[in-house]
Amino acid sequence: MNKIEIFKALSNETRLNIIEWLKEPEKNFPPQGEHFDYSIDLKGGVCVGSICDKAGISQSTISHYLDILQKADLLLAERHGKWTYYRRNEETLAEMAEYFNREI
Amino acid sequence: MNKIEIFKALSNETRLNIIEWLKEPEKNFPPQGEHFDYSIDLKGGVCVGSICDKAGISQSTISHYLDILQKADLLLAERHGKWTYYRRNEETLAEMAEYFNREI
DNA sequence: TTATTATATCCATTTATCTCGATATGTCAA
DNA sequence: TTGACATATCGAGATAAATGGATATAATAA
Repeated sequence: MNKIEIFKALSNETRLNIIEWLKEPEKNFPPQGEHFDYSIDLKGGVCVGSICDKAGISQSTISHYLDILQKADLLLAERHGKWTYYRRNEETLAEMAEYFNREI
Repeated sequence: MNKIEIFKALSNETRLNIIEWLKEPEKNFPPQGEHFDYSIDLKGGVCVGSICDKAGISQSTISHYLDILQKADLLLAERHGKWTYYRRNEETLAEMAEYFNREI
């Protein structure tokens, strides 16, 4: 767990929003994966387009932000067809909360 | 509590170290305030010079870092004579831990 | 195969951060 | 009042981050 990288990733309003939004994806985003006729467990993941719409920021910037969050291990990505679904990496987030409680 | 400003302030190895070091000042720094013949409660505060020595970074940079941490409400400063003593602002740190536990 | 859609990557410009040496300011001691 | 010391501020060059448009890649649909 790279704390500096994590703090940097969270040092941006939009990126922090993304993390918070993804805590309750069904509340903050439209239903996902309705294109598929077969059933897939998206595990709460949300596609890039939905995040762009919500954030109101260009697609290239959002894609870059998601990459930053993923590299910091704050998000997990899973591709299904044309879509990439991003969801929170609860493991790192829990470690981070614990670090805050313990060391900070 | 400005979360973005706080995350930015913590996004630097040395600044994060300072926050951690100041959790146990007597363990991480030499005794403070021995110059004074009268008694002052420094509340665990440490002077800039001691922090410079510990961090091995230039005085101007440390002073700037302390300013960044203070502006983010992570540190409190108190001047006594020639010296400025910095200590943690436990209130903000506790709020931040709570935010992490609740929202993140 | 081709057209279309979703996402990722590239490139460039602007803005912010890092870090230092030099200097200013504030405080005390002689 | 001067000198010495602790800290703060200034100015600058180097590096990194922010952001978007254009384009590439990947996957599907026609």
